[in-house]
Amino acid sequence: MSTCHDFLLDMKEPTKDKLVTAAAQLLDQGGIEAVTLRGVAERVGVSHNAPYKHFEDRSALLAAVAERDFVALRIAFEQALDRRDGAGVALRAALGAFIDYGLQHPARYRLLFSDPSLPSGGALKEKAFASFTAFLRIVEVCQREGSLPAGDPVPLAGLIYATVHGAIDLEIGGRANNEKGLVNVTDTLDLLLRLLAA
Amino acid sequence: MSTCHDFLLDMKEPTKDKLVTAAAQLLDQGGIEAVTLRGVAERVGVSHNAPYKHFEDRSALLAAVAERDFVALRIAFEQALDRRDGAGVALRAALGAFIDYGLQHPARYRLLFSDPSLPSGGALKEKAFASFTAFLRIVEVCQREGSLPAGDPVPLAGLIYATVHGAIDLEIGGRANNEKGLVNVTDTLDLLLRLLAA
DNA sequence: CTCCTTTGGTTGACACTGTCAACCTAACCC
DNA sequence: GGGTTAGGTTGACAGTGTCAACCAAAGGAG
Repeated sequence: MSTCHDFLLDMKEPTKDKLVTAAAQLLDQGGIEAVTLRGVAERVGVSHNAPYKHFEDRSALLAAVAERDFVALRIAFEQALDRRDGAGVALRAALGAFIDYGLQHPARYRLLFSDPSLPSGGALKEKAFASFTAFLRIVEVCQREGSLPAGDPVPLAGLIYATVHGAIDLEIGGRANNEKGLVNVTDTLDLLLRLLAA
Repeated sequence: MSTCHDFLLDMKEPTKDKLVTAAAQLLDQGGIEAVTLRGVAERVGVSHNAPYKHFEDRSALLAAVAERDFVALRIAFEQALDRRDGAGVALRAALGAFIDYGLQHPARYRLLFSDPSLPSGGALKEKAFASFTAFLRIVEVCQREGSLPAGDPVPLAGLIYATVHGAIDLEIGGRANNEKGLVNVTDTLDLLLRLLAA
């Protein structure tokens, strides 16, 4: 994670980056509906139309936020693997970071994975691809290490990724609950990994 | 029953229901951004403020759409189980219906599961709860039948539900892809069920 | 040095949106 | 009959994304 002050914006940062940062802050504090182009501009201290000098429209600004976070996600995955305490540990660390990010920044998380206004192609897709690929590599190393079953790594990585994403999304929205409370992300992941270890 | 056997009156749907239907149609054809209160009103043929006589605000109208679909989802789950070709078949039928619904109506699907503007409690939560409970019952019958491993059914149902939801959501958004294309919902589900059968 | 294009900013306007307030009208109950 | 109410209307308002026009400073080309 880069240095990210809560309300102070670095004076030397270019306006374009400040806009992205301000949008991310508004997203965190008020959800996607709170991210208004005029609000972002005001927070940065420029006129209401300045963002159009850097982004084609509102979607493009949001896409820039998502791109930044996808890059951060990829780096988190790569760093988890680089620590090399064993791939099994790396896998759990990577997924833990993923879950923490989702639960602590639900609006940003949903921007990345579930926002229909974002383009499904282009630079954003590339960065989403790179992030998933970094995760795929962890799975491959786990397979070589024997902590995950052998076979085509792609559907296996897809299964783990989909499960964790689905569990995070359900927990954020509170959409899968029973009498005893919410379906829990951590429990769900533990169950899956136990199945895969057997 | 309020109005008795007047099928002429039954033919004309009340405005409230027409508003919900119109909103669902706009959602299907133009996504969540196309669902404007004024557009819905115009489609139904009433003035731009008529919806406020039936719904507190835009969110409440969208919530009504989501509630209707959650009920339909629960009924689909219950019907899958009622057919009694064996619980294993019922499970696959239920999940197949779930997947078809998600892929054929992505905007509505995301309204149910991933829309931050909807209230996370109230009548909508109840209906989401009922839908998940209906799915849980299928899992329980599968366990009794031996087509799913024994144990607490709740985390097991949560795992399957989260996986399928996550895979649908990733496929809708195109957010988990590799060189060889998208991560596929059906493949992901098959892999999980194979793991659970072993 | 001058010119002139680019870059990043400004103000003002516009249509569209959700929402509020006020008004109307027909149906229903006492 | 008269009052209440459900359901509909029109009109207004603030906020939003976006477009057009203007403006200033930087910087390379001649």
